[in-house]
Amino acid sequence: MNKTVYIRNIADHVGREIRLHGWMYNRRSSGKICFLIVRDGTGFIQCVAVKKEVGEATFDLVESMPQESSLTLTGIVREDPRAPGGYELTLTSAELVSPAEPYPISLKEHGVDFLMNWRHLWLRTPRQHALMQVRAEVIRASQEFLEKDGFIRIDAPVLTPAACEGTTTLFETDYFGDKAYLTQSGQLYAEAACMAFGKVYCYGPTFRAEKSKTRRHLTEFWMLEPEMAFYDLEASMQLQERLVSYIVKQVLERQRRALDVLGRDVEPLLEVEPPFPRLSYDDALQLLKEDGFDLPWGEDFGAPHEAAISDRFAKPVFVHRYPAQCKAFYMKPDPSRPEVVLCADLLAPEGYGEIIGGGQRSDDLEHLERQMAEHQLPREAYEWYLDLRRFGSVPHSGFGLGIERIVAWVAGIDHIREAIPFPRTISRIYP
RNA sequence: UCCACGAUAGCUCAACGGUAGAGCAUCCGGCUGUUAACCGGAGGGUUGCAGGUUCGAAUCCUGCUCGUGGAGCCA
Repeated sequence: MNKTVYIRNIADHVGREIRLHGWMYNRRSSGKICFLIVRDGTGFIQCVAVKKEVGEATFDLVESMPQESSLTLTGIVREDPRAPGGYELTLTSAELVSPAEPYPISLKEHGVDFLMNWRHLWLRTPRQHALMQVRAEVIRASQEFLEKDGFIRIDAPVLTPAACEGTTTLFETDYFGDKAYLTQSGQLYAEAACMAFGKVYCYGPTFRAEKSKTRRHLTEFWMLEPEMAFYDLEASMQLQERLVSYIVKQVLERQRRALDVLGRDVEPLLEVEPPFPRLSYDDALQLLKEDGFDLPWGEDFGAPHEAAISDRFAKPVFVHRYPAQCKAFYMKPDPSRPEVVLCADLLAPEGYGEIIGGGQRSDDLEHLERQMAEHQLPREAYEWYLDLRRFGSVPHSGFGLGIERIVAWVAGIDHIREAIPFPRTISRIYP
């Protein structure tokens, strides 16, 4: 009796006749023998049709079927070093589920814009398939780590009455006659939740209406935002290095094949384990001076500066205690040096830049009120946030981890738009 | 928003002032172990849009549109 099998498990069925459902990815034909590369979502396998064995009708069918036609195949699994992947299916029969129209994506080179127009089909190719596996693993591993560490997932709303950070641009939408905005960050809500649950995280899409045109920016991206009551900056950084190391380790362990498909050199990833180097803003400034960047104290770092800093280290590196003027209103000033705040960015190695931004939050009502006045934030929209300081305020910290950025780094790709299934950028909202 | 670059066949590109081409894809034919298979043949173009210079413009100039890379902003 035939059994329907997934390609992922094909090695368990050597010598047996099995059934396979999938799509035809590619074909090489030679008159009386025809090789199909078939994919089923779990992998790719070469199938061999020999004319005199499958019969003329079946042979003609597989030989003329357009690329990406869907089909059901039966055949005998064989181990064969000539087959890509090491296993192949010698066909005994083939049935067309649905023929494809002429397929727009050939196996040759294409430009990114063309491929993005066909993103819904591009996702079927091995490279994009591998990337999405890495993405799924990053998400799975990060949530797994936090759950094991006693965190509870408490999600933040996507529709919000006001800016989280005030400075950046918001997508505005109509809310029954009022204005509402797509969230820029779930942090403020995670702060409320951590006062209820201790250690929480939210995970969801965030939106920035900035006209960024770089390989590190999307207008819609996914962010993991843990928030911890009674954590100071150092405790938060320790959590971050454990989290990032765990994510990298799990991808290496469970998605090694995907990394191979992507051609990722795994050597640099093997070094990622706690502790990560820590550099104060002041130290970083000094280090930049040695590299020929003469920045005045108080100036924020730009992309070239971050690259110069991370180039000095094999592991991700924390840069902490920035001048208060560079950072958001909710950052807590360092009690021993009020001109800097207790924040930290985590810069990925190999030039990938910032993957985490975070810090200790201001827990002092008066300080926050002054900050909000200075940043000219609408007080009414934030009353609930100030309440968190009125009803049992505690020291607490949190951070935001950019999913696409860490995926791009771990996968070793050069643009984050490929790290999300359907990217949204300044020039793209289709498909 | 600023800077740089680009737009020619379905795709990737060539032609750089003088008849618009190749590879792949598509269609037809051949081939019993292919590996982005290969071999032969066919169809396929208002050279992004508008104007200008010139005997002649894909090619030079101006404007526009769209895209790509980078900056700023940040995850």
